[in-house]
Amino acid sequence: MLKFHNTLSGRLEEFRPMAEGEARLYYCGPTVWDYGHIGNFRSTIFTDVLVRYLRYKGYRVTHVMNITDVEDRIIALSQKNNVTIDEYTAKYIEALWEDFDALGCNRPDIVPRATRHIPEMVSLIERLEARGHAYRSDDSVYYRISSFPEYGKLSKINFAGNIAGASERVDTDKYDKEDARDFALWKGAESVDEPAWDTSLGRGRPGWHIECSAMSMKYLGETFDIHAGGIDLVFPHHENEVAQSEGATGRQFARYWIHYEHLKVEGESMSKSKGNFYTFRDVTARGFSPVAVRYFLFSVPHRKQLNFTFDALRGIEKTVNGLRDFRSRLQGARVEAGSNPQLQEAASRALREFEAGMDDDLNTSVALAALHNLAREVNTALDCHSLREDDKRELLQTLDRFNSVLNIFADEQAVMLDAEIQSRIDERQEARRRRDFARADEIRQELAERGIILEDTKDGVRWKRR
RNA sequence: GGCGGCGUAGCCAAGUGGUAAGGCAGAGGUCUGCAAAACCUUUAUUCAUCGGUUCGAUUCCGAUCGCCGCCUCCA
Repeated sequence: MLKFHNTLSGRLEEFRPMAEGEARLYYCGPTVWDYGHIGNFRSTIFTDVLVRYLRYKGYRVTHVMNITDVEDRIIALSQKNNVTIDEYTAKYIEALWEDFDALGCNRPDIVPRATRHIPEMVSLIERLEARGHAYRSDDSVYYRISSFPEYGKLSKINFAGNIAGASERVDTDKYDKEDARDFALWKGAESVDEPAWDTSLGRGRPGWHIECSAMSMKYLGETFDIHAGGIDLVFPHHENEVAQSEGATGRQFARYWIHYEHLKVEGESMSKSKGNFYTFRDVTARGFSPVAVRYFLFSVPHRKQLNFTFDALRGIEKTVNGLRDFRSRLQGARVEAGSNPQLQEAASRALREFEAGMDDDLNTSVALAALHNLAREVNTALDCHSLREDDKRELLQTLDRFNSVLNIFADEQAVMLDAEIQSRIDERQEARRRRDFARADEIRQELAERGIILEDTKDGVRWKRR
């Protein structure tokens, strides 16, 4: 039974989708201008794992991920560079997909962009106006928070308790608002710089929160199952989405809210000023593999802060290699016909433990422990030759099941060795038979330089790339 | 000032009212021409500190110290 911690209720809840066997999910994805840092990718990877696990459980999933491209910062930067928003964001979006693929994330089913949904936002704002949740001030439109008594139910924010200093900072808008908490739905052209859109609301551009309400409801319906995003988005972004969507429709918006905890770096909060703000590309430039980054970022349950250290990442690199070696050793094992009940049991137990962990609010730590325990048991069996044909098939299928969610085993298909390389291996074996170890080591060294690592085993020579 | 989270071995960490998962590193061993890989054994009488509740607490409560976050753009 799959359970999630729902931010809305603050409790662990069984996942019951609206439509049987179907899960509709919206992920508040990265902003384009600064998407690449590793903490951001933790959210993205966890969303990927979540979607994969839902599919593993048999749900048909619709995964919508937005790309925010109407945002003050983007607009300012594109103006500074004297290009259009699209021209400015194109290279970032391209880079985003490169990293996305490198990290083994399945691309979302739908990736709406704010710049393509201005009419949807405008009509949503008009619905809010019609229901009395919005008002105009000068040429802008604001949300009237006093008209939505449930405001604050997601973030549990207590406005009364906030200090004066905080509310002073809230109330910085130049134009008249009825209440300091009210936020902009539409910013009129007089109050913002170009670019702006000509709409029935006048010339201007949308506020920061309306895009997610408009786009999620367009693609997933007015009420949908899961809304995910980084914990920092709870307030005000997600709280405002609730107010906008439920204000306009009078219905519940998202039913389960999942928020991913942030990262610490070397025990400190990650920030540019501290100089510990790493992008995924910074990390791979230091020689770390994308799969290790993926594994590391999801290895701690999503509601826990993970302390990102390069020391730990070095360890993960070995962990991932060990797992990969284990799989290829199993794949290449020569076994006799038959089956070993102990291993059959080990395989099904591992799967049970994996699912029990994942079902519990995606406890990836528990799920990974199940995989490691299985690997140890099977390696032992491999050492003492108690593995049989049926077990091998069963175990490889089990690993595929794990991998359909975790995606940590590279798809290194049984690559045929070049005839040349194979002949080098044969030559080395011949040298070893002659006990000409100097020659044997020489050949091994040559192959190593070409990225082929040889391992001598009882059953002959095993090799792997890199 | 308000709200929330965390503090578990050298490191990354899971977890639970009933006696500490997993990974990395370390030590010893098996195997081995050497290496590599793998396996076996071993590594926290103890879960920040101090009190309290309990037959029993790392797990619940209170206090203290330390760290992180939100309340303002932010994954």
